[in-house]
Amino acid sequence: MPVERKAGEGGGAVVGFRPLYRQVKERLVRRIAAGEWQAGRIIPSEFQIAAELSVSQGTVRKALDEMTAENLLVRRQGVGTFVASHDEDRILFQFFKLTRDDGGREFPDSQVLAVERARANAEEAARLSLARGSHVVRIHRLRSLGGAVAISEHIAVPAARFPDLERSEPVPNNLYGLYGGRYGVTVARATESLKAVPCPEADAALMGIAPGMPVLLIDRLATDLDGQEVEWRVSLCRTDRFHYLSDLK
Amino acid sequence: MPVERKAGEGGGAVVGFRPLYRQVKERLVRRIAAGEWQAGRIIPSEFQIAAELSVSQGTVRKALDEMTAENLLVRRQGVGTFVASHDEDRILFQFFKLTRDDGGREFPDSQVLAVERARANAEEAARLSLARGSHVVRIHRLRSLGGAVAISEHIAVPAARFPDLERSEPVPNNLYGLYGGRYGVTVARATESLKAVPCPEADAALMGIAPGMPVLLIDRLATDLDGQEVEWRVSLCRTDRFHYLSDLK
DNA sequence: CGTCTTATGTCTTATACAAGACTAATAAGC
DNA sequence: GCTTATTAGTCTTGTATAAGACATAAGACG
Repeated sequence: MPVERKAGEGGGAVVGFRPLYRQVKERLVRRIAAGEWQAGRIIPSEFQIAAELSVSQGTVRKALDEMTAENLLVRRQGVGTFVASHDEDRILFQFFKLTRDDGGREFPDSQVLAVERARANAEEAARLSLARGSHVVRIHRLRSLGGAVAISEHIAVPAARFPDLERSEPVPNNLYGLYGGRYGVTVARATESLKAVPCPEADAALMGIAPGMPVLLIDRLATDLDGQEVEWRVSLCRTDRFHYLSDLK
Repeated sequence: MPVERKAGEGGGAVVGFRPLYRQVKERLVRRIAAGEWQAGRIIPSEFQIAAELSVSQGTVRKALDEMTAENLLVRRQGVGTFVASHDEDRILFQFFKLTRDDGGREFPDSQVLAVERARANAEEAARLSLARGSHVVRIHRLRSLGGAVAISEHIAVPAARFPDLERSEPVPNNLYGLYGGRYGVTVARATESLKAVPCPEADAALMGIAPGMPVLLIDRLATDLDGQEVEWRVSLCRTDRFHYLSDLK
């Protein structure tokens, strides 16, 4: 592997230097981002990658270690290393924090109310870093937990990255799985901002609660491997029988 | 180091086996938990620990790697490895998730309203795993962000682990720093459960908002290195100008 | 159909060397 | 003689590599 070397020892600042294993990691991440290695598929063995890049297996392993820690890869001893896929179990653990008060964790059901393609409004364009006049696909759906409607959710994604998403019938329950499987878009991170607000009338009617009742507003911005914004999602959640679980460690 | 060996190869399940570096890690964690290594202090070098336990430096390093990833240690190349202390910066990053809407992150001021020692009620005893009749110390305080009161907070800790806490004057702003520095209790993890609720009259008056206004209720249970419950904290937060930030990755 | 062998992964441990940081001795300048 | 800058030494963590142990699955074989 063509290694980035440090600047001459004479005194130059070594600004561009990164350890070898990070250079390896970056190249491997790029392969996933480019779709060369697809979600759920196995990747070459540590020795194969090491030989290809002319580094030792231990160096590759350290790169894979970090990627595994970031939930990008899944390893199975004796079998191989796989690109993590957004299956329901992973979503439930990593991205879905609303839980029944009795503690049972489950993947919510979805009932899609509307799907449309339209020009992004100012707020959508700002949050998704879109140019003026770009299109988005909007999805509005209700989500149920343990049989009861718990969430009213508005989603916006850039239409350019998800062609014909508005015509996909039916819209699957697990959206991130669709993003990865059909469009090769990997949701790597998300930032959620939470507030307590009075429930608007429209959503209250849909969720079967009194208007003005306090609900949890979750504003989520999801980004892909390159840090590009991929999805903006605003969820209104009942918290009379549910709660948002956050582990600090 | 007396290594745990695997069961005979004849076919027994290798239930008790753990890798060497995890055995090392566990021993080192125990030293911190026992107060042998105190918060903020430097620990012996990797080679010293390796020699003492009769393992290689790389094995010690792997144990320290994991402990660093868990925010238990802080490393400084060329200097040494230190036991992480609960200074304000770390708290802000790890345990304090409420942020001003304009994005500025800061450590909140505190105004203590009441401190008392009393027998634990049923709920406190349950949450803190205390025996019937045990005592707790209760603290009620207001916390301000950017000059405005943002949080009304009720805290309960086992009196047995924090003797004379109710007589400590004044109660410091950074409680976890006090737990570690004066009582040798390290808060390692915390679980927060969030709900949107109408603000009770008493707290509304204290925070200067209308009663019944939606506020964020944060129910936090903090545990030490051994998983023992250390503190139960219920915070009511205004979210009209603040929000709870949660990074999913 | 069950058991053993073998091939091929990842996992663990060990070792060597590089890079950063502090200390103290040393030399230059006033 | 005192101060200050430099430099060598040494101790620390960081990086890279190699070799053997362990886990798994598939095929050979009875």
